[in-house]
Amino acid sequence: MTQTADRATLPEGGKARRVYLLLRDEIANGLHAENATLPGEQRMAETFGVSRVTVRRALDALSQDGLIERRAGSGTTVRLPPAQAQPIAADFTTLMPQLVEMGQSTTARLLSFSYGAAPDHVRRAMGLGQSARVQIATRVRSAEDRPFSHLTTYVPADIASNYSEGDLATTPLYHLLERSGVTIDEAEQSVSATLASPDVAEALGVSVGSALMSLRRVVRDVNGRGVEYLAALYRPDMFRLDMTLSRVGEGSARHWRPRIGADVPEDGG
Amino acid sequence: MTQTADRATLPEGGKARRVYLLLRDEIANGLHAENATLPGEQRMAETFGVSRVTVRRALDALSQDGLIERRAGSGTTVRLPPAQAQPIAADFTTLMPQLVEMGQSTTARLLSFSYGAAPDHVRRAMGLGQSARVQIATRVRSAEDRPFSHLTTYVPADIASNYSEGDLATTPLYHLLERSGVTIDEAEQSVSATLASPDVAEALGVSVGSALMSLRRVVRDVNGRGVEYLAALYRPDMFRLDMTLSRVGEGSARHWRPRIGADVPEDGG
DNA sequence: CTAATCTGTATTTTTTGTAATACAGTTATT
DNA sequence: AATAACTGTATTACAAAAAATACAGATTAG
Repeated sequence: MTQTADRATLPEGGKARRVYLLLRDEIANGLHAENATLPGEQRMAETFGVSRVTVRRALDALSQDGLIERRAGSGTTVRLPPAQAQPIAADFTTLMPQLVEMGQSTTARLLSFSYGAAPDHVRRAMGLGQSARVQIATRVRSAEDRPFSHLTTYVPADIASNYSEGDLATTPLYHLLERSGVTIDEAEQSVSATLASPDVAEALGVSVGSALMSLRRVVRDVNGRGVEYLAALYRPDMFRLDMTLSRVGEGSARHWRPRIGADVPEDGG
Repeated sequence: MTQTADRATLPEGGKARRVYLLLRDEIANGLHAENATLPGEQRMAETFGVSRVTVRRALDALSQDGLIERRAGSGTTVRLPPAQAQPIAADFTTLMPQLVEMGQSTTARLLSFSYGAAPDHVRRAMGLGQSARVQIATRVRSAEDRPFSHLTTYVPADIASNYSEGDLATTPLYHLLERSGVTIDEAEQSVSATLASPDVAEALGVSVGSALMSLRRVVRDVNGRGVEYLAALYRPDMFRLDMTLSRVGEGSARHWRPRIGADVPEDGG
């Protein structure tokens, strides 16, 4: 999960590609230390449940990516690429991506924009009525022209009508909402993981079937009304949710408390 | 992502299975509302880049799982299974899974246990010396006999020697550490996503190549010394990280602050 | 030196996926 | 009621991918 794009030339949905993705993931996650020798091709073929030829094709691709080095007789060793791009870190406690630290800036591209009925699960989560109309916007956010997140937001139509399509590209959504007279009170969010479907995969420049981090967030106003529903997908190699906790209290009351991050500009991505 | 195990009888690494996993994921994530009709088989074949026969095989499996209902002429509709098990929710701010609420209890099974040299990235993260020896334990945690997390912990050998292998099964690790004279000060954690490798997939009862949530945590004592490194993998259909934030402050200083969860017993899983 | 283990290469066989075609059920339109 | 345009169903012949097998060259451990 290190390369900007999947430059391997393996058949899109084939087994070799699947093995390639798994191995690349393992290497990126530090499961195989640098300069460590991987298990032999025969061994790998058994663990992955494929033939040696298939493993071999995957290794060919990894080798081409510069992630491994193979020497006949001695084996295959892991070689981390010289310039591994650091993933963008977002502070889970403040919803703020730490972009300034790395001198990075992000741009958003609008994929689709429409008004319509809210999907069932969105309605339920936001506490909207059966026939509630919402603005649905899908954007892809990139850092240095490398896309890292796929965002779909649902905003009740009456609120969304207070800002323009152009505002979305320039101003953080929370500012737009608060400018629209909404008093934001709280947000519930939950993180999980999912597979990249064809459309998302294309938008994010990853292989279909690769792992993505998913985040759902419901933002409510002081009346408990849902004012925004966010369904976000992130490339795990380019984005991370971080959090620091402190151990406080004494004796049996000792427990964890989140440490609030430093102040950095807000951002919706 | 609803079934306990992948009961589909599709060739393990085949394309049909890949499509099956993707569609199941989409349905589980609410991307297709209940009773919504899916795109036609021909259409799906195009979006997934496979033949219609392959899509058909995937749909056969979904149908067998009871996730969809097909009617010639009208199309294929989504049917959520009657008893969808609620995922376990863990509070990210307190590191406490909310198990009590749902009357659930977890059990841990030890997969491997050893002492040895720490892998490179673990050493770096914990700030240990080149030749530091650590205790490495891999456990699978289950709720009601359904495995949901795969945990690997690294603890410096001198600390780990203060408790027994049996203690690990019964007592939360933080209590063991603090009983060993360690004063825990802070923890850094980060969340991401990854693919299920064959060994993890087997332990968690999922398909190889399905999406997993991954969590890395480094726990430090008051001297900044790493006392625990946790690499955890979670089934996204059975586990979720939740967090509630409050919007506080006035004007331009308005920002988010995490809301601390209710008090529930601690747990390492 | 020898044996074991590794990657590299080539060939054949088997499995899997694809494409094409015809058919049948449903729905909306004419 | 007929029809057109969708849907899923089924079977076929064909192409592509993967598996199985065998063996050659490189390297390391004993």
